[in-house]
Amino acid sequence: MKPDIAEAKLQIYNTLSRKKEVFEPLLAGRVGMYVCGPTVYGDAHLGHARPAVTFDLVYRFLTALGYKVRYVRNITDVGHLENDADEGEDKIARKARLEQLEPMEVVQHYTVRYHKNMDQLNVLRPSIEPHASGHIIEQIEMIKRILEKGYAYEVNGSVYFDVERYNQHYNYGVLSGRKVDELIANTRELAGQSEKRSSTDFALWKKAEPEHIMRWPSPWSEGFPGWHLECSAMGCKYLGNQFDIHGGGLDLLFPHHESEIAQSTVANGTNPVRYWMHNNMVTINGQKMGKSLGNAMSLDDIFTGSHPLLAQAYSPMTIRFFILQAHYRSTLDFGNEALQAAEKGLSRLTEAGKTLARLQSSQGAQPIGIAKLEQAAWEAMLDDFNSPVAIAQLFEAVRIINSIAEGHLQINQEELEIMRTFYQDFTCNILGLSDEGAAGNDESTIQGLMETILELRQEARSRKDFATSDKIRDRLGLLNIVVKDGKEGSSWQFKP
RNA sequence: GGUCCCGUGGCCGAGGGGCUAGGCACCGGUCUGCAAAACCGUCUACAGCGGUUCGACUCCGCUCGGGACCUCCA
Repeated sequence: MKPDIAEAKLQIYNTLSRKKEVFEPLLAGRVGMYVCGPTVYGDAHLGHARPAVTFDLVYRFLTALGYKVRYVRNITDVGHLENDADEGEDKIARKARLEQLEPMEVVQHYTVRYHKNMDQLNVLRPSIEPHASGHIIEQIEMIKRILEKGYAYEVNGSVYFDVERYNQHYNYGVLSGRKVDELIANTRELAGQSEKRSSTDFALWKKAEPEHIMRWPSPWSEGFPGWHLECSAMGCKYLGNQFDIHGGGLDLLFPHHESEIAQSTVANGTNPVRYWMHNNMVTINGQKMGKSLGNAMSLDDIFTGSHPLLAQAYSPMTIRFFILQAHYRSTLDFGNEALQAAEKGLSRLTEAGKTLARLQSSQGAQPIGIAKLEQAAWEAMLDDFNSPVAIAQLFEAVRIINSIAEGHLQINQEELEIMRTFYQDFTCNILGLSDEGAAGNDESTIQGLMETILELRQEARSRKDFATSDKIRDRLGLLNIVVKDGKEGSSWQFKP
């Protein structure tokens, strides 16, 4: 049974405390959640899929529990600096220059493609998807407040956050566990003459060099905001000075999130976030993904199988299922064997759903214990979103469903209803797994065609004309349709 | 070099001081005209070495191996 949100003890691993904590929203029944979104200057890859799916799961589960969630995920379209802050080039500006486009053309192009990929993965759109470039004013206002409070300084039209001063009054390192002294000691002095007073300081505003094409006016110079600022400004604007959950990849922990905390704390006078959540990284065949390693693959590469490391194409739902089969705080390794296993497992799960739909209950059947499975699945999700354990419960249900369909087991009406609710809640609503078997086709037409074909084949079989029945099956096989003969007649599915 | 994380069976991946994770593969069986699917069953694990404990894969230490961030790339 679905837990009541007033009673449910949702445990979230909070990076701030490095342990699981009981989740208590600031406002009863409501959750404000901010997640760092993509920098749109290239196609989405696995490194984008993991946080998107992870926080989609969080979003869906909070919603399933009954929370009203305002989910904000930004689009970074100002670009991070390509090199170090001194001679850096904006990633988007660089791409625009190379492709001879207006920067916003680059942004638009990749935003559209990102949305397409996310839709394919069945990742729900956030409640608000703000663009950094649309919030320059808010960012400038925030810088002003930080300057007023004396935690930033201006040099030659650029503004830097004074980490050492901040650290005297607060703790720069609460989140990442770093110590400012050690950071300074461990940082090589940059070759060029830095405008920064300390290597740990970071830019709030950068004056644009003449060749820099992305620029906005500000009190200090024509330039652009520093790369940590947008999240602070937009999080505050849409979720308030303090909100419940901030998510992102583990790679953003430092310096990005650490600096967000520092900026917001000074500007708004309060610690901005109650629960920090970080998803772990993905590897490919045990190796980190990176352009320099030659194993970077876009989601489209994966969906079409057009990467040399891939043995075949993997559907978006396979990728989603694969991601959900691991806990979000573990590293996840993409390999062909593992992906093929996920593909088959997902197919089994999906097929069982169809079987469940036509299952009949038997009067007076002994209890099987479906409620216990459902309970275990909810508890797994309440325990820091443990989707792999929830999925394990679903597979238990799959085994039971198939046994009933085989006639090895009987189920009473009450348990059948629990089973249907359980399956629907978890597979569709919480895990967000959609049946993509017939995606893009006119399903009812295909259903009709298939019924006819299978009927003809059945007739051939009844007169022992196996040459014909096999021919039909083989031809369908060429169309990636698998025919399965059972006691109750034949069924079919698209080859996974 | 600094800080932190991890090392589970053929592959992926949960778990946690004594109690079946799960998926995929493999093997045997049931069913089937054949096949697929499904069901049943078998098998196999906690990197190594010490320590704590009645008992450790689970806690502690060391060693080996891998990874993350502090550079880049995303």
